[in-house]
Amino acid sequence: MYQLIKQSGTARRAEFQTVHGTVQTPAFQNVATCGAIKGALSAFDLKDLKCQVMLCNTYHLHVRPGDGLVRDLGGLHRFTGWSGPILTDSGGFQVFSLAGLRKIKEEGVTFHSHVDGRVIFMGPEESMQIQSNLGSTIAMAFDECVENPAPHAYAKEACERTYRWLVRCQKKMKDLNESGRAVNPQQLLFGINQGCTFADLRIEHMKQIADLNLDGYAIGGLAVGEPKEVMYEIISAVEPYAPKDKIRYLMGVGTPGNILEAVRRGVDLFDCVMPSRNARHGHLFTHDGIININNNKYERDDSPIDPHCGCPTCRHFSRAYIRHLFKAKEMLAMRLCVMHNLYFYNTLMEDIRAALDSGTFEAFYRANVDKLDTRI
RNA sequence: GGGUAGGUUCCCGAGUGGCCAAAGGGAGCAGACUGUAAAUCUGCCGUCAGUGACUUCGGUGGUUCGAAUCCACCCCUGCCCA
Repeated sequence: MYQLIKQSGTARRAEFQTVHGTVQTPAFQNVATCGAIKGALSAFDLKDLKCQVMLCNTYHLHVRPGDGLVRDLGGLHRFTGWSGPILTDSGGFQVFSLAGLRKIKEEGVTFHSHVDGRVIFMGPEESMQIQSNLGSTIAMAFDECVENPAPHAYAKEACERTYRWLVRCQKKMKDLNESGRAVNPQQLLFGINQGCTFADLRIEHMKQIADLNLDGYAIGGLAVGEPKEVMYEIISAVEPYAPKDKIRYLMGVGTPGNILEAVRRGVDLFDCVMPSRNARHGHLFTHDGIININNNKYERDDSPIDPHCGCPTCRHFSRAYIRHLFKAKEMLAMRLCVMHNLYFYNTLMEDIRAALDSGTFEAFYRANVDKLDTRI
């Protein structure tokens, strides 16, 4: 259940209540595709990083270890040790990212597993069944993410198919929740808006799915090749048609600057692999901009990654030490950096919420929007 | 002392007359990364100058139109025998 607390223009400060706890929004979900944050972080670590929601992937967990196994072992919460809200992405994005290994039809998509090559069929019903077995707090609809730029005709076709799939997802999820066998019978379902960079398709699609009275509304298919200005325009175009009383989730986005822009345009929820993946490569976010800790200039730098950061890494270790750990290929390097970047993202959201609470969001926006994504 | 295998650009290591500034690693330097096929990928990596020029393959001489590659001697290292 979504409860609006305060608004600043289209930006929203709210709470989202689930069976696994309340999420303060705007919020950033921490990505644990295979049930763990890459970089050797456990659910236990997430508590120290101000994480509110963990995100796992339907396709990846279906392939390995298998959703039946997770169900038999009590569901994802018990399996991973994370007791807070978990959102499972539907596997729709893998339709996009595993291009070349798949074939799309009306019933669903045939994949070749990236692990062992075996043929996997996944459609709306299969995705819902898997997510039900995983027992996540929130299930995502099975959609088709189309690469930008795409021809209008194909975008329309994919968009219409995604709508038909969504209707099937909703029916299947209702059946599963009422079956008496679900790991989490109160599992929520979010729909996903598509339509590439075509405002007409986006708006039409959002109007359609808004009528389905889903638990939340996602905007998918952005930040997949189009300029960021185009992404912002699409968010602004579609926002008026997204239900006001439901949470809105911009999938897979993005940089700190992207997030700030999207919050300002009315988005409540985010997720992105960027903080964790980039951290593993030494690319770190700070309040002054972005640094690459591998750079020679940090060889003798005794200061923390970010002097304004309170994360465990910044409280205890220097840039010089962390650079050394990377050069020495110690896995601690990745772990410390992933911790820092996730803490940075999670506290950025906390700062955004505080600014909204105190009515100073516009000032916060202006002071940070350019600085955050700049390399220093 | 005798025999034998070698000494290649920061390191390891290919190359055995021209296609060699010299394969391939590593190190180093820089870049990319947006619902994670990513502990990944890309670029640079002798020196200058934008096609090219110049200095390199233990040392010194030599053979040759041309040598990291062939010859002579010398220096150094590993292994074996005394």
